[in-house]
Amino acid sequence: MDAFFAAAEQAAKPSLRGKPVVVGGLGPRGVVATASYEARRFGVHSAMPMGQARRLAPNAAYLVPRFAFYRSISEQVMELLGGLSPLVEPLSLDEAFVDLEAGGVAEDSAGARAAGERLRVDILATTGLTGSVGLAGSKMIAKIASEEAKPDGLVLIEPGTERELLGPRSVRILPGVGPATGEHLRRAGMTTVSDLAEAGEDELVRLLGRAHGASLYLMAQGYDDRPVVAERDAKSVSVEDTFDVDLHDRVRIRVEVERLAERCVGRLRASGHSGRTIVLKVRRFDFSTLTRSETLRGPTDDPGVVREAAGRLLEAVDTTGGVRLLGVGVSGLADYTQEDLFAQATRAEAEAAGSATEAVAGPAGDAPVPAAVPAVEPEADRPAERHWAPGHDVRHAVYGAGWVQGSGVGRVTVRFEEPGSKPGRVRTFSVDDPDLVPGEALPLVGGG
DNA sequence: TCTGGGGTCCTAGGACCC
DNA sequence: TCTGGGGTCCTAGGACCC
Repeated sequence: MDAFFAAAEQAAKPSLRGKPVVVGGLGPRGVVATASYEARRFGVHSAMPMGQARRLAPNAAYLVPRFAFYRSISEQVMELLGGLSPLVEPLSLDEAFVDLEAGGVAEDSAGARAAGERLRVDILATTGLTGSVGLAGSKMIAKIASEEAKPDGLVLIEPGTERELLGPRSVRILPGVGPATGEHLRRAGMTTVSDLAEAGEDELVRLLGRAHGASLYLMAQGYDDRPVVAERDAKSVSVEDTFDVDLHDRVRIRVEVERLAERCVGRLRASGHSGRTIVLKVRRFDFSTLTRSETLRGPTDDPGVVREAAGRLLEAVDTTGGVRLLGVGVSGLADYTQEDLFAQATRAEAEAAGSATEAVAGPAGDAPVPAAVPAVEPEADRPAERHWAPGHDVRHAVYGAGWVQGSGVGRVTVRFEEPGSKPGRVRTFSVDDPDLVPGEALPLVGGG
């Protein structure tokens, strides 16, 4: 999908069509998730700090991402892909590999092209959004083709022409070559793909390590035989928060870690997993980042056990100077939620000892968590969970469907329009106006 | 207003085991 | 009696991707 999040917002909000739109975190430490093509012309791009984006494109619309909305569009697109082949490998909400051969819809290049064009038409008709198609004999080349096709296009790379096409291009077009590897190769005098092919496998392995060197050598020759894999098991689940202001208070840090542990377990359970390794992530004031992990004797999906483990890991981390980000993850996932015998045993022990708390001893037999919880938590450094977030749908008793254009000093500004309407007009209300309630995303196509 | 959040894969060292 | 050769697991960090 082309500039997916931004394009979805433009489709939902007629007044934004043809205008620069930036979707991303709106807090003081936000970054750009997606910039519309109009915004890209100002130099705004993904992963750019929001402050920088605002300097480059002060008149763009700045919106918070609405994942549930994007997911519903994504599901429609993935369903269309499923109609082409049973082998569909989603890479993200807006991108997937499809094995057309396995679907029997493309006997040759002409057939593949026809299927691709049909797909683009179907995507537009179903979602109201444009997508681009790259067609080739391997995943790597198809991906490169789709990049070339954007926006709103189709590129087919004929099998056999890969090498000549890749040769003069920068090493950075190869998947797996990022800033660090690119720089590494440049210092070794290699800037183009054909430089890599000429260097030979041994040289690349020496430079980049066994796995990376070998795969890069193959890719440099346009060779990639990785299959399209439909269902791959999740290997980890994690949550993290960057705080608007660095955290210094140890007790507050502890509380946040425990909250994250509980959120993480919520996601873990929702996915039908349990896990054995608990990971704590800490990004300090200076952006230095460390992880500490602990592997339990068996998998768990018990919030108490994960909370305790994360808390234990935190105790060994120096947070002097302040903490910018905290995260909790679980890996070593079991396919299904197993009985957590260990947690049950310790709970039974605690009950036998007459404990009324849900404290659970860790593998090392540590003391239970201190019960200290701060009475008040300052609002200022909580991650953004603003009530009237820019871009979110609302409904007004009199004016109908609209979306939040902005809010502040007790007021919220709403633009009343919906996907099928003409650009609407703006009205301002008090943030606690009883006629104004959160609304639901409306379908982009057909009004059904 | 300088750096999000959710992932994957790889490497390397040490412990441990046979 | 100055030092083997695997293999696996765990931990930590780094690169990369969307």
